Order: sequence, then structure tokens, then C-alpha cells
Amino acid sequence: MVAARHATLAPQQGKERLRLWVRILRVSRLIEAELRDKLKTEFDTTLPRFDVMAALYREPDGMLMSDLSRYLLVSNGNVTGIIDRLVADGFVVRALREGDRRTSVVSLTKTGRTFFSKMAAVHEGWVNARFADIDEDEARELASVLQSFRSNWEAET
Amino acid sequence: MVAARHATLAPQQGKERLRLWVRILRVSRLIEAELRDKLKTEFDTTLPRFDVMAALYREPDGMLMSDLSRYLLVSNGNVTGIIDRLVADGFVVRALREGDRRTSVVSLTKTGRTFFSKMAAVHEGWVNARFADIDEDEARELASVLQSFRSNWEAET
DNA sequence: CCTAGATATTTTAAGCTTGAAATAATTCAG
DNA sequence: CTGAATTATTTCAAGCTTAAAATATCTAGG
Repeated sequence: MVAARHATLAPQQGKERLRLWVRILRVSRLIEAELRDKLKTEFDTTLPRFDVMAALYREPDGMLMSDLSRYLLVSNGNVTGIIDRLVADGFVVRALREGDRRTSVVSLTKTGRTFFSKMAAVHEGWVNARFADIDEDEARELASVLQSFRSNWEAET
Repeated sequence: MVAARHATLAPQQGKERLRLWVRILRVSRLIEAELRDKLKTEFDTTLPRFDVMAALYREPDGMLMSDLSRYLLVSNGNVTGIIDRLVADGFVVRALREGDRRTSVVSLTKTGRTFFSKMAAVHEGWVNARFADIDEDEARELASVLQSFRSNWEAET
């Protein structure tokens, strides 16, 4: 009977975890869609640009292209294009780095910092409003589960 | 003093919720990246194609393009392209619908159903393996928080 | 019947994304 | 010192994605 129990129980657990994943994905897409829309209409920018600027905002001394792509979990070539456009718009500069001519350090311009800091404040408001229904304890616990999930991931990989 | 307390406490709460959002986003991107990679190497397909096929698999009688895009939370035009390629590969058919020549009903072909059902089983295994660290209770609670989050969303919107 | 508005879908242009190939520069074993 | 391997980035082709415009069809009011 053990085998039989396995046959019915294991799939059940599997479904539960699959369901969790589907819900994480759905919630994250819902919110992303809303943020994308708001960024577009209120700041005439995109989510990927916001993400890149957020990363650079945290590093006033700039980042290498490879640091950016690793941090944002996207490919190298992807970052190149986004940075190209941000440079064209005057929000970002590429600086040559003394001693290693392969790399360039990208960082926000003054204009970029000013623009992003305005955007970040509004963005935080949007997120707070969206998550207002989730109470503090739940938010904290949920965040901690996700955090440990990610730690395990990085330990395994 | 109440005002002063607000001034320090409210931002703190805000940060907590922002952090939660950032973590949801990160976990979902980590997993998506892994699934994309596995789908590519093991089934020579993509995540969007998988998503479309999953939706169609649940509806043997087929779906309208607009149902698909609403369900998947993506734009109309987006679905058109993915379906075009799935049709070209013989996984999906468009059927004219009697009585309304604007619409077409898309559904999986026999080949498509067979292919997807193999893929789905393996996919479920990947997700289970990934979420193995999260225990059942946590998974259930997390899923329920996300579910009610989404319900609230849909009620508000 | 006719046409104005609504509905379903496709097309388009611009930007995002990936993985792989190409370029360029650095490092290090011999 | 040299050249083979490594590292950092860009380029490329294909596919994904969106919002907006274009098509095509349907529905209803007059």
C-alpha cells in the first residue's frame, strides 16, 4: 500500500508546488504589466530602462556591463542595447577604465540621477498601493520565504 | 509626536513592501530563466510557446485569440505571432467559426497535444525539484496569499 | 436597408531578449 | 616574449512584446 499511497500523494504535492509557481508568475506579470503601463504614460520610459537605472542608482561609481547583466539576470547583449538608448537620451555615460580597455564603466549622469530619483519615489508609491492589502507580517514572512528560496538556489547553483 | 512617528514608520513599511515586490520579481525571473533554458535544450521550444500550448491544452475545444491574450496577460498582436509559428510547426490549427468570420478558434493538433503532454510532465518535474526546499505548509500559505492578492486585484480593477 | 459604432484580429514600428558568433584586450604558461 | 586561453563587450539573427493603426466583420438604431 505504500506504493499506492505514493502514487496518489506525491502527485498531489507536486500539483501544490506547481500551483505556487503559476501564482508567483501570474502575480508578477500582473504587477509588471501595471508598472510598465504607468512608467510609459507618466515617465515615457520602459521597465527594462527603469531596472537598469535602478541598478546604476545604487552604484554611484558605476558598474561594468557584465556586472549589470549578472545583477539584472539578463544577457550581455541585452544590456548593450538598453544602455545605448539611455546614453543617447543623456541619462547614462560610458567611461573608459584605465588599465583595461576591454571594459567600460557605465553610470548615471546628473540628469539621469535626478530623473530616476523622481521616478523611484513615485514607483515606490505604486508598489505600496498595490501591496496595501497584504499586512506587514505576511509581507515580511513571504519576503523571507522568497529570500531563503533564493539563497538555496544560489547555494545549489 | 504622532506626525513624527508617521514620518519614520510609514517609509519603513513602504520599504518592506517594495522589498517583497523585488523578491517576487527576482524569484520569478530566476525560475523563468531556468525553465527557458531547459525548454530550449530539451524540447527546442520557448516559454511563450509553452504558455500558449498550456492554455490550449486545458481547452480541447479551442480558444479565441482574444481569450488567449486575456488569459496569458499579453497583447493581441503578441499571440498572433506565436500562433503563426505554432501553426507553421503543425502544433496548432486555426478553425473558422461558423457565424462570425472575424474570429477563429485555435486549438492544438493531435501532434501538439502529444508533444505538450510530454513536455508538461517533465516541466512539472523541474518545478517540483526547484520548489522542493519549500515545505508544504509554506507553499500552501504562500499560494493562498498570492491567490487573495490576485482576487483583490481583480475586484479593484 | 444603411450606416455608425462595436468587436476580433492582424499588421506595423520600435524596443526587448536570447544565445551564439565576432571583436578586442588581457593574462599566463612555456 | 609569444601565442593560446580567458575575459569583456558588441553584433547578429530570430523571436517576443507592446501600443497603436489598419482591416474586416458584426450589430443595432433609425
